[in-house]
Amino acid sequence: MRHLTHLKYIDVVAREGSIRKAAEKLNITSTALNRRILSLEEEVGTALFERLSSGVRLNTAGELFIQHIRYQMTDLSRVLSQIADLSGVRRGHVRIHASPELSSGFLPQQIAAYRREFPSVSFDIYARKTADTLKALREFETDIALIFGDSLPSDVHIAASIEQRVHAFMQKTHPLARQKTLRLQEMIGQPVILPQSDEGLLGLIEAGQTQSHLALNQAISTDDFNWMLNYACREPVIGFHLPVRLLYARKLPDELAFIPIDERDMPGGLIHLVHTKGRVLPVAAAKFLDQLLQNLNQRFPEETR
Amino acid sequence: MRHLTHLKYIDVVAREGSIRKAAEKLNITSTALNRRILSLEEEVGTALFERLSSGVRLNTAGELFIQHIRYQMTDLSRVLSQIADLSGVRRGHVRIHASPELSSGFLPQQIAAYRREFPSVSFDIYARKTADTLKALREFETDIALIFGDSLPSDVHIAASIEQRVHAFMQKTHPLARQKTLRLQEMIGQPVILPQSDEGLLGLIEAGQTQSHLALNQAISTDDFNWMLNYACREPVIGFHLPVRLLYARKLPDELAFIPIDERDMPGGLIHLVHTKGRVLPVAAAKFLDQLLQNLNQRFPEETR
DNA sequence: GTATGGTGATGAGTTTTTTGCATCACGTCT
DNA sequence: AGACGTGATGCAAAAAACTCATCACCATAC
Repeated sequence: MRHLTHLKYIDVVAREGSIRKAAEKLNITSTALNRRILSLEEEVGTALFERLSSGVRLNTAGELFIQHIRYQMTDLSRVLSQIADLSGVRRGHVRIHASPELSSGFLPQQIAAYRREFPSVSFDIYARKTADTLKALREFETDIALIFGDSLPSDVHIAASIEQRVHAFMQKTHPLARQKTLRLQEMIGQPVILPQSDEGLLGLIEAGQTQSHLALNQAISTDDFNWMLNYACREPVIGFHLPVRLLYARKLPDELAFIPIDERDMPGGLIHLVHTKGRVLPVAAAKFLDQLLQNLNQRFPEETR
Repeated sequence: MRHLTHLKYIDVVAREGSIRKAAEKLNITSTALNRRILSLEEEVGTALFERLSSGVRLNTAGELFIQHIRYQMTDLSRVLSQIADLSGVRRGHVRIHASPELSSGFLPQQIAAYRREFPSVSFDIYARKTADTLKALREFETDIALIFGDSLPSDVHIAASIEQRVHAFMQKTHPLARQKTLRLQEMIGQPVILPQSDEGLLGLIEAGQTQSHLALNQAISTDDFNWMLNYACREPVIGFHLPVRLLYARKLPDELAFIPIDERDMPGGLIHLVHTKGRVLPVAAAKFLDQLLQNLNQRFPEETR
């Protein structure tokens, strides 16, 4: 797309914060790029960038303008995707942002199923922190996002939300392993193994401790969920995880028992399936989202383990 | 705007249905324009126009694409308007589509008030039939529209709706002139004067007649509302009009009585203040809409005459 | 039938725009 | 003070866009 390329240039400059760096990335000379910017600013009638000694930075007008450009680019790709879909063959590209813990398991399985039907659709999966995911949504860099947490900004559209209760796991021989639910109180004194960077899960566990004025006895912390599972098979520690719906479709060890924690002690978390509000998704992304929603509903009744 | 100009070309070709005519309108040669279209189609990967012996016509892909282009153009003008507003002076242009009977009276008065505060904002008022107004909304050719009728397509956003009861008017000495409300039955046999092309009002009157299986005794029909008023001062006929809120802010003759028609006999009409759904209005248009809404609310309690 | 007037497509040459190189002017950090 | 980074600018070359003349095609009119 010709004229779009020109706008893409501006976008890259804004991201790089330097005309020369952007020019290098785009394989053109900085002079050409500089001229582009100058002539654009002349057309708009205002400067869009502040000139600093270290490079350039968008000013307020530039922020407004770049937002427009980004929207325009994604909207064009949506239109092209719709046009391609007219000819019967579904082509396209779907970009998904999600926290690392949300992007494994269910998602790859769904993507594989989708690609079995439409092999010409490609996917980009970005495992990012929530803040970056929200930024990506705002800057039209993603089509679909999975976000953990209950407070979402108002500029995202929630296609679906899945509630997640925190579950504890331990060896089946563990004294607490036979209960239907667990109170936080009962775990006091027991060694626990905690996740590290898992924003969502760790946040819920901390919220639970704060709420009930109890402190868990942290023995080990790791950012590798499989490691937690393996370790729990060897020592009678208590671990935590969120239900498998989106997260882990793989087999869990038979030696372990998974028990939900009582609602009174630990708040439930929500996983939101979202996209940018007020924008129409490309065909491929929209259809994939449909499939996700459908399969989520189908799987809902049974699986809460 | 440079790259936008190129897209504008496509838009004109689509409207004219002929490359040569469009080229003439744009003061370029048809060859250049033709090359533009060909190269664009190559970029998109599909033909956007059907070639007929009489010219060109958009195909399905073209329809999708032109929609995108039009949105893009209006969105850019919105952004430029926002950027201009950053500097303090409000500049801009507001386009309003409305039926002729809705565009007189209240509207000019509001525009005058707005322009007193922001003289650099210009206005275009298009008096069009409802169907054309809806088309203009869909093709992003208007910012704000006033539409009469209860069934609106789902792609417009209703900012406000004002209910309009049909009123009859007649000389104050007329036998029916003292009543609080009028039944259609009571008018049978009386000569009435009807509007002609006034879609909204005439539609309601006809709906009323159909609904109550009564036929009015039409003496005169005219498309000039003032003429109706004048004539009614001379002969004891019954005329019809809609309340003055948006329509006629001017003085009505003292010799005439205005009486609402009973709800059971004639449905109420709605005037909708709308704009295209899912698009952000330019600053000037948004602020003008604000003013309209505010003044409508202020005027609401008193004036129902 | 064929002539005429309309349409869009195409090749060659010209004009306009864009790009690249070398260089300047200005800040910042060492 | 020197080295290095930044964006801006004059001038020549390259690229893109435009114009003119012409073709092929299709309707309609005569």
